[in-house]
Amino acid sequence: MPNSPAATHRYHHGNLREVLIDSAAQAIVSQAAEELSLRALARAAGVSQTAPYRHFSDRNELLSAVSERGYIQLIDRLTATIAIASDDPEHQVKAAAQCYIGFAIENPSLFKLMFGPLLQPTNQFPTLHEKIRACNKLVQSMLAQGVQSGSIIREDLRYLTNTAWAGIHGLATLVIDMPEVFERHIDMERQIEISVRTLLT
Amino acid sequence: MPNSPAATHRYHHGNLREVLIDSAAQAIVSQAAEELSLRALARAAGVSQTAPYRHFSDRNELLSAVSERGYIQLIDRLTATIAIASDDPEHQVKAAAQCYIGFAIENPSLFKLMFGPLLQPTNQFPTLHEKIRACNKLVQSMLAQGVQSGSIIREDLRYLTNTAWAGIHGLATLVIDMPEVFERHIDMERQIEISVRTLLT
DNA sequence: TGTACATCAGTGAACGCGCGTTCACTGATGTAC
DNA sequence: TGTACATCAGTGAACGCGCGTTCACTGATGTAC
Repeated sequence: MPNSPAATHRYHHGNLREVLIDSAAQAIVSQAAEELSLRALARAAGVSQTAPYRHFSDRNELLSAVSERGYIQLIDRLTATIAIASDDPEHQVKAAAQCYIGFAIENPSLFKLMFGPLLQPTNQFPTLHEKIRACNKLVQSMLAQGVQSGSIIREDLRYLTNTAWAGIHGLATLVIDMPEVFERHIDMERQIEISVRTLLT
Repeated sequence: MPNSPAATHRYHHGNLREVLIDSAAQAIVSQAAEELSLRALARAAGVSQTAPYRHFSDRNELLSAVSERGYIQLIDRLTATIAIASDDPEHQVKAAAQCYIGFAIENPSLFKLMFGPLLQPTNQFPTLHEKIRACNKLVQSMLAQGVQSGSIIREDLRYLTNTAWAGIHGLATLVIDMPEVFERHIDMERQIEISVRTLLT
């Protein structure tokens, strides 16, 4: 009986690394990343509290894997969203902004882990760094297209895309951190529409 | 000798509440608010670890006092900055944005405490709530003036000021949380100028 | 095909830490008469 | 002006907690011959 309950308690777990990341990703839905503990995650995986150290050199290395997975997810979603949207750059940016802000609302702690200071400086986690750069490139180039659809001095392009990114990122941040203060009587979809129109000049 | 060293160790501290807030405000310069501990602050004040409970019912109540003080400071700075700036609304907004972002850069942890989720829901701290509302009102009304200097449908005003606030807040957030990713080769003053011009349409 | 051995991925006990908070207490202060 | 007493603002010991990490270890797995 290879899959009887008893048989599932093998000495070698076989997939612990992935399970720990899964487990952390699930836990971060309802907790801040700072509150996750290796011990709790080990418990959840049904494994001794020191087992995680076979796969991660320390707590932050596990968190960086979680962040990385978050970036992969966000990149996927953004890519898909942009692909589906019409060719109109403003429409694309609006859809992407909704995607970005929606991601933040659904996964506030993960969003903060990804864009927060905990895992800085990033160069300690090369594969995470890669994903961050890829995500950035994607966001910047999409915004650049949107911005360029207006009539713009080229030299300012970087500053204009930063403006747009910060505008969208600021919305996400305010909504998840200060919902009481910021969200009152606001139709978020309308807010995004107006913001994007403004940001693209 | 009322001010000999020995005499300064009075049983009754006399000013403990304020000293604890001072001490926390100083500590938060180099630590996240979540990392501040009541015990450490008590130690810094030269007082037993339970003495703070005479003045604050718990940790968060002390932190709310720190946040409150931050708001007072930010409001003061913004008010002064706006008063000094010329009458041109765009110029005013630009100066205020520099002030806001400068505050965040100088006091990142305090900024996050003030605009972060730790002290939400705010209604547990009425005096803090007051300051938050005052700050908001100030920011919104200044931005509204700036936005109105363009030609705008009145109904959208709230959304447009939100757009502007989020744009500025997003810059502040990205700069303090992801300096490596965001700040490379950027002249922040120029960035602010361009952002403000864009945000005011 | 069988066996010796290296390596891998777990275990469990322990170290050392700091924290928030409660409790019963006491020294200092201020006030009513 | 002196005194009794209430109240205020401290103290120090203790509870109970969970954490990250290290250590020496062992059971399971895979590979070379």
